[in-house]
Amino acid sequence: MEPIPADVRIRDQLSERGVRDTAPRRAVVEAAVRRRGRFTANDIVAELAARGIGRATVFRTLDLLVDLGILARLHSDSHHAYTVCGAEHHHHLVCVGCDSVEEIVSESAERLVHEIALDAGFDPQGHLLEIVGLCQTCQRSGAGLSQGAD
Amino acid sequence: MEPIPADVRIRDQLSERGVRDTAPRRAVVEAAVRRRGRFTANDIVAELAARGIGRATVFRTLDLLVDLGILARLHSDSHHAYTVCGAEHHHHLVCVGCDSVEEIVSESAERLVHEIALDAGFDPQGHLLEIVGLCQTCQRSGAGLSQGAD
DNA sequence: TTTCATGCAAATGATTTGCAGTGTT
DNA sequence: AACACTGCAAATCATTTGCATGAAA
Repeated sequence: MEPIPADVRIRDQLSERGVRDTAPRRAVVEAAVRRRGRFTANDIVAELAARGIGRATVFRTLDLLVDLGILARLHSDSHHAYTVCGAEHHHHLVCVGCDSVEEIVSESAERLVHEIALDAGFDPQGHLLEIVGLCQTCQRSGAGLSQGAD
Repeated sequence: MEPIPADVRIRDQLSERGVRDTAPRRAVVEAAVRRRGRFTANDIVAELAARGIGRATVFRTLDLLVDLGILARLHSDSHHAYTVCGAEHHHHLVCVGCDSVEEIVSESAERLVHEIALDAGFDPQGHLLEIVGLCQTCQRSGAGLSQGAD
């Protein structure tokens, strides 16, 4: 159902929004897509600096992608990280072993969040759920802590 | 069930852990407890600078309190904020109108998180749930956006 | 051509660290 | 007295901004 490569799909989304198609932006998108799990702005900066792409451009593009819902910012760690997202609202399972991030869509989570909020008289506008732990692979390999990403 | 003032309770927790009881630390704890909702390290730094307490001490103490589980770090904003915690694992309702933070303990949330994780073959070690929206008071006063904290 | 995006470098803001002096135990 | 804790100022680290140049529409 998704034979379209992620970076092409994203380029479409960008042009739909009237965002200019430039080489540096394409580079950032490709670098982001290439990384399977979480990554930091700095990871991308470091990678693209060699190709003459500046810090500011990376940060600006990352912000743009988050605004467009193409990337999500992850918060559970001390510093920001990003991950590529699908279209629906969803949550993240972040593996502490290999830094991979799995997206999950859970209708019951949405329902529960609303229920909890309403119980407290709260008008819920948004929410954030991140689960950190070990993915199946890392459980098997007995990775207690992060060692090598990817 | 809780006639003991929070700052005294915290002082006990500190001494149990063999942490020295010093005036600056007490000042940080008191300042943190006095603030009902979320606050940033800088808020405390600014408040205590007048009394000659240094940035570094504030940051070090805040870290310490987080380590001891006395404060929680909130992540959903771009920068870190803190809030005083009870003992149990819980989640936060963060009001975008007045910056207040309400703690909620939800057994069903815990269950659901585990269920979601296990479904995905994940071994869940921790999780983060923050709901942002409008608290009851701000709903009434029609505060669409933040204006005055406290 | 007009406008938007880029790279650079400097500015900002938050947090951390080194160190010598100070207070707690 | 020993050693942890503190304040200060400088160091770091991440992110942002101003601005002149370059590329996309």
